Amino acid sequence: MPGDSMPRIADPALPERRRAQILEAARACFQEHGFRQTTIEEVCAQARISPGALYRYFAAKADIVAAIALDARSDAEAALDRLNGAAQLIDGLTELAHAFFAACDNNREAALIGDVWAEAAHDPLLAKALSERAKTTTARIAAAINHAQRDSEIYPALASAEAAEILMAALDGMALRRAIFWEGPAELARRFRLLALHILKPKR
Amino acid sequence: MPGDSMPRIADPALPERRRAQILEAARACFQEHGFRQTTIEEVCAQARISPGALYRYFAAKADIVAAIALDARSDAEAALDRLNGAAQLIDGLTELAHAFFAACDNNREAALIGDVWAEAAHDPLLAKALSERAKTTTARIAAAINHAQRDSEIYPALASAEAAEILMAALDGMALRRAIFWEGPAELARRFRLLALHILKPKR
DNA sequence: ACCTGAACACCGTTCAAGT
DNA sequence: ACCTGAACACCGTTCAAGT
Repeated sequence: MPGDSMPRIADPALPERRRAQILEAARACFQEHGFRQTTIEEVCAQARISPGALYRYFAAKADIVAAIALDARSDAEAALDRLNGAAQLIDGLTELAHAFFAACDNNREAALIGDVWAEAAHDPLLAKALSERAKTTTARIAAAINHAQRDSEIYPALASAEAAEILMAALDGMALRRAIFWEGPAELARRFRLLALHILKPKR
Repeated sequence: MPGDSMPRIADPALPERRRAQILEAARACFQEHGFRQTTIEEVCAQARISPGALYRYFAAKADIVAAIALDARSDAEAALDRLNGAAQLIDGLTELAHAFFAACDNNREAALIGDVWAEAAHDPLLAKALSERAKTTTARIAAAINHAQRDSEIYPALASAEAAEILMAALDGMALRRAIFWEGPAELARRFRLLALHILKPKR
């Protein structure tokens, strides 16, 4: 009906904007002091919003780390895309690993990794989401391995799915250890390359 | 001086007993509900002790997980001892991995792993302690690899220290993923064996 | 010397009240 | 429809008082 009532929604884009605003503030705080040590009040101050408003967009503090964890898509996706184009599979994988390790370089984003795993261990929904993402990633890497095998760039020594799973597990393990033992991304990338070489046995 | 005064220490073994009592109770609680979700009050109830008494033996809740993490020595040490005796290095490593994965089988000890890493990322003392232990473990595995190389059981394809680091990182990564993605210990041990085979290239 | 348990401080979450 | 900020509930930690 024309000339009906007041607008039902003031700004349809607002909710998404608020969520982004909160996530950015939270990411900054968490990286600085860690998930547990950061208080909701600090996040609110950083985001210039009140607690009441924050809880309008996130049901709990844990949901905020979960959202951050799932947001780390973009970089990883981009690196995976480059992988499909890489003539040299090993080089592509090494670059992927290096990007992964370097992402948590100067800032303390590495510390967040542990928090996210810890959270996931007690939050089935986050666990499920991470699991899905891991499955996708592994599948894409397996596909790249298959591709390289068809081009006879590497020996078909191992089922590609299995090789991909092993590589991803090692990547996660190295990233975690990086957060605690403070090894450099370059050193870790070199080590990952060594691993990939031995698992995938490239010809020449 | 004889017939001096009251005994200065009622029972010299008491402190250690109390610590053990608290750690056992805490371990049970943490495995059941996770570190964060467990309250000090619950640990106290389980240990049949008051909060005040607990804080006489641990300065903070975080110190309790730290102690638990560092207590996981015994099993690992035993497995490492068996490793030095293993004629077949690969078999020994696989057994080590299987023991590691199976330790957190039915119970939810796996969930604790994430908590410990998260804690370590923000607790330099725990990080240091874990780092020391990792260094020792890696050195022992590297020694076992050297030994097997001298017996020409495996090809000297890779510096033993580097191979050991890669294997340990993968082990940690697989254990973590196990806590979230619920893969079986047997499957993971099989995958780890595959990895070890490719990294260490045994002869025959 | 060791313990108890009430009290304190802090922080995640809610909700009545505003616009 | 969206926000504020005071209030609530919960839990880690402390401490005065007991034995």
